Amino acid sequence: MQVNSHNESELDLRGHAVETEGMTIQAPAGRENQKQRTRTAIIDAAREIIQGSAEVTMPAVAKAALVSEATAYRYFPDLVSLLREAIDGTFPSPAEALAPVEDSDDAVVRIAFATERLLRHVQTYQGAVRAVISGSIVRRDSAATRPGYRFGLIDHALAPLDATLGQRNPAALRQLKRDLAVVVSAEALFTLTDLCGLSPDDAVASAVHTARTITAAAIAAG
Amino acid sequence: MQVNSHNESELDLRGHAVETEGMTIQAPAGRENQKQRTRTAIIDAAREIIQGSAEVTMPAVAKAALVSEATAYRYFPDLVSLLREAIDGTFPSPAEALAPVEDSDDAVVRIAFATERLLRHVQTYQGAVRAVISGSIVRRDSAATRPGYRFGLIDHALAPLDATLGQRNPAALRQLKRDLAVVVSAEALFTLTDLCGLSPDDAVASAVHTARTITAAAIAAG
DNA sequence: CAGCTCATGAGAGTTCACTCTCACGAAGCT
DNA sequence: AGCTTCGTGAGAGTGAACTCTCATGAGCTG
Repeated sequence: MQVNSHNESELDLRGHAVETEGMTIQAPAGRENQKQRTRTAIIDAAREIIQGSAEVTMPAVAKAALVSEATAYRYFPDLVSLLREAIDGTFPSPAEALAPVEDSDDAVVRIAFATERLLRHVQTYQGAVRAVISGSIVRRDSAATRPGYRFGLIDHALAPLDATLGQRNPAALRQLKRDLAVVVSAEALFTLTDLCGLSPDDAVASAVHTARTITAAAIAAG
Repeated sequence: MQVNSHNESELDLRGHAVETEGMTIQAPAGRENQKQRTRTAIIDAAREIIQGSAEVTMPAVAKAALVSEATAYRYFPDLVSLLREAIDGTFPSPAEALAPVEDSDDAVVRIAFATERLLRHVQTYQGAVRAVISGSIVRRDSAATRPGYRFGLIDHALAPLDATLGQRNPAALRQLKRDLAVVVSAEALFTLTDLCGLSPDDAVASAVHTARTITAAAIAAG
């Protein structure tokens, strides 16, 4: 995957006039296309660097994207926002991610799969995820809300419970989701590898075990 | 507990010769005392700033401690190390922290108490803890191992299980401790407040619930 | 074609985390 | 008392995260 987004030729940056309802309306012209391409180039460059396990800095991304640092900051308020978007683009949707277990109604099986999936993905993009967490954890003032990809996954994995536990005891289901938000997370992975000294595989296995336990307990108690 | 350690007067900085086994041996002299005092002053200043909820920077700490920034870096390799020590000093020992439940043999009760205790403490020193996590999560190369105060607490809280679950199924006990390491943590607190949008009280309550669930499940299964 | 708009680049400036060097001066030694 | 040791301060330097300003030039408009 190249750094510059050359899937469109240079010609595309010129605007085209479009006839609509008898009025001549300017289609998103060169300026818009240009902005789109610049933005894409920056994100692509960031993603490139992320995968290369090198340290991600704004100067490095800007240089790789062939834009000035000032321009990069025009499109993203800070490094964390940029990384967040770059990472987000690599995640499949919850439905896609959980496709292999879509036939199962067993919430425990589904959540185990979701946990493994998320943590392995985090592991792959470790450097960038660490940078995002590092930045988000100190400055929660500006709308630097973390993406919260985990929530979509958890909701989707627990969908079978909506009709059962969710009906009988909605508060319990909500609590279960909160419980899982702590475990099905990058923070959990890093806690297990960095502090507990586990190998990545062992860390994932441990988190999966925890997620299963919590879910099973909630179902049993619910 | 006071911030500055003025329990020793200025006079103590002069060294004293001590008679030992007929030989005149230099006691830790002025140089050593001086170093001790400098180190203490830096940590005290850091603790002062930590409690003031202001942002903790090395220049600020150095200024407050009345030393140059260079000196601060001579005593602590980086800001994170300094903050870690400053925070550590505010934690009671696990035995002290869990004194109110020392008579209980119920691991669930004990772990619930420990969780609440830790998370409330973290909440108090939020700024510093966030800074430490932020720093540790990106650079785990240098001996920047996190203090791991949680492990002592968890071990102590689960002590009653050593004779029961620990005998029957040591692997299960080890797994339980790993499970809890993820939940009884500053990271869990910040996940619940920052991402789930819970109030500090609700976040603590949620984590306590999770810890209880996990522990109870391990005991029941063990 | 002339003119205005606006994305971009260049570069200076600020703050902080560090690092390194040099010189001062007090503490300790003989 | 004189010499040495060494804790410390001062200050320069690097690199990164941002912020701001100004000039350029390409693109659209009349």
